[in-house]
Amino acid sequence: MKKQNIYTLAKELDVSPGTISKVLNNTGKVSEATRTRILEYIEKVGYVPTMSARMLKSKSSKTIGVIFSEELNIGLEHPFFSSVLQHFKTYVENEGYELSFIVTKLGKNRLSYLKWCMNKKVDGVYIVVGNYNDKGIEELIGSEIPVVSTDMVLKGLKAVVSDNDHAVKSILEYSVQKLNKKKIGMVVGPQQSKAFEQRFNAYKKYMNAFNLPINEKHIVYAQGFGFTSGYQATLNLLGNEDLPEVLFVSSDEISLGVLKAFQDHKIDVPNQIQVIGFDDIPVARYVTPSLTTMMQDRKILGETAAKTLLSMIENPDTEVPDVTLIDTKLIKRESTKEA
Amino acid sequence: MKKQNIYTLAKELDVSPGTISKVLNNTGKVSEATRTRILEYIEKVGYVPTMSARMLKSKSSKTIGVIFSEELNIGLEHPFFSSVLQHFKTYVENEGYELSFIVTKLGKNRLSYLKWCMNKKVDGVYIVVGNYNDKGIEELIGSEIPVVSTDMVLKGLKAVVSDNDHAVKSILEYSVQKLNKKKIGMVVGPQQSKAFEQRFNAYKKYMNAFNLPINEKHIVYAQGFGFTSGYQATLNLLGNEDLPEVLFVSSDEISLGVLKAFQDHKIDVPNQIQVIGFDDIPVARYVTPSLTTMMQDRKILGETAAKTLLSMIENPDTEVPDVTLIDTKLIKRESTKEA
DNA sequence: TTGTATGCGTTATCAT
DNA sequence: ATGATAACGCATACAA
Repeated sequence: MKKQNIYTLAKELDVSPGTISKVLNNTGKVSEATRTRILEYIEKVGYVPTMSARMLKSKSSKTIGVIFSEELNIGLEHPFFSSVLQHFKTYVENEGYELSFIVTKLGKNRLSYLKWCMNKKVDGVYIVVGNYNDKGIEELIGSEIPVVSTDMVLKGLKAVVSDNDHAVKSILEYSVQKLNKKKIGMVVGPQQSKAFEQRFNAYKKYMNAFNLPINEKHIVYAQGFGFTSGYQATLNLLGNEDLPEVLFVSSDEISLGVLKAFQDHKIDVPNQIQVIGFDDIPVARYVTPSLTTMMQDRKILGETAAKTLLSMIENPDTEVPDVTLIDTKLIKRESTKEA
Repeated sequence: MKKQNIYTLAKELDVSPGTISKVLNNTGKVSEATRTRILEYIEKVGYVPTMSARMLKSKSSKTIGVIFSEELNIGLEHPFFSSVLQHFKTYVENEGYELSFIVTKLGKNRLSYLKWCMNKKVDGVYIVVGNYNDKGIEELIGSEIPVVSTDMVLKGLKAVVSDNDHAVKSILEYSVQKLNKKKIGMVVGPQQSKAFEQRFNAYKKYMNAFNLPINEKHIVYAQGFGFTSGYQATLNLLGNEDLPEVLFVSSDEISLGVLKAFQDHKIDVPNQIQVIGFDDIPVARYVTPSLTTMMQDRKILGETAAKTLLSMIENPDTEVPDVTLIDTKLIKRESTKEA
């Protein structure tokens, strides 16, 4: 495969390199005749412009930087976020962009997100999950670079997140109206996560709004994001003499531990206690009992984030809302039983 | 943040741009004095060389292209491969490389893997999962670019895979020696996957070697990679009057469907039939009954693939074996019961 | 409408 | 040991 660039092509086509560049970029004036002639030739010989040269010259790289904080320590293994990322990826790739994971290490150099982005000339940044203690993120969203997130909500950052408030409201309504229960407890997730915080706040808010009795003993706290934390939290719940009738758990991952703890202690779900999770990760339907849960629409989340970011990149003038709320949907399975 | 490049630095340091380049690349002769002086200044002002310019000049981009075939239609959501990728990612990032997903679309152009790689000047390619029908992959491994895979095994392609043969042997030995059962059936996965093919072959080989009776009715075929296929296959198995005593399932994902089917038909696992999976995906321990399975070491797989690829990149002369086999380990849980 | 020249930030070859 | 200079492949302002 012999090398080809606009110069070699120019020679072969007997035009100037500049003209080729113009048709490549749809810029400047060039006659329809030469345009199609060039285009056809390019197609025929399979020429593709070298990105590095392009990047060097212009400021765009057709690349989107991805921040996927690994504080959860599982990164791509996270069943919820990796799915959202997958949908984001599919969408932007279809629009001709590609993804590049932002690392704070470039070759042997260590740099901030912002530096990395400037160095790589990314067109935008997608924060799949981020850490609020991360000063690098503040610096980044203070810059000119478009940033969108499906996790953090922060001033100056465009967020696309599930409507947690409304979701929790629905869960409580369902518990009262369909399950016919009023004693609703909660397994609260780590509050450093905005989503978990919102869910907890909504729980308190609507328990009050609906005049449901809040029993502090029926509220337990998961220390982490996973199975083990759910198991532990449930153990604390089991320390009480009475159980709530319905248990709302902040996330499915935590729910897995909850279910296992109940099972190990011969507590029958849903007959002794009903459990409602949040997320609808794939496993939710495979566990026993299968888990009733509030589905977050991972596809819509990823795609909306993608659309939002691309719009910010390509039409910098159009205003986009700071927060875009995505609807959730209750998926009814075996862990609840309608009265 | 004012722009900086080797010229501005050169001016400020009162040396020539060339000298700076030399210390940056540890090349050519430069006195220890100026070297440290330059290094310190660079550190102080936080200068980082522009990758695009570097790429334009040299052929390396410190980037590894990733092929993650989405034929399974879940991409990053795949619990096994995304985990292997995660470990690969962590390793290479630590070595100063970064990952970039290979797409067959660059901007508005459509190109082959090879073209994309040459255009991006990737240093190597990692095939997480690939498709054997993909002609682009053949072209790629026929090229000069180092390629490694944790899925496909193909001539000219370095593969890092689990030792399926030995794994299946262990499963059968365990069934006979610990479970004390001889009637061992199998749920066979789609044979377009090399791994599934190897597992099936090993099953037949060692059933014979151990003089165990093969009952064709106890061998059923899953049409796909997921839950549903496992469920369906199990239905076929249930059509027979007698069940095997132990059922070896080609993968955990398929096993989930198998377990559910048994549960729906009131077949008690492990008392009526024992089930052994393959992979040890995270869910395996959360389902009921929790799944005995042959663990694939995703961390070792990812890291070994990373090491292999980096070694090919950085020391092109050293020979690496075509296939590196990784040990697996049997994880005993509730779906089997030792006699 | 088309061609020419210059710069983007490096690396590498050659002088000095 | 250090400095000057020519590529690398493209975009673009300007000239023709």
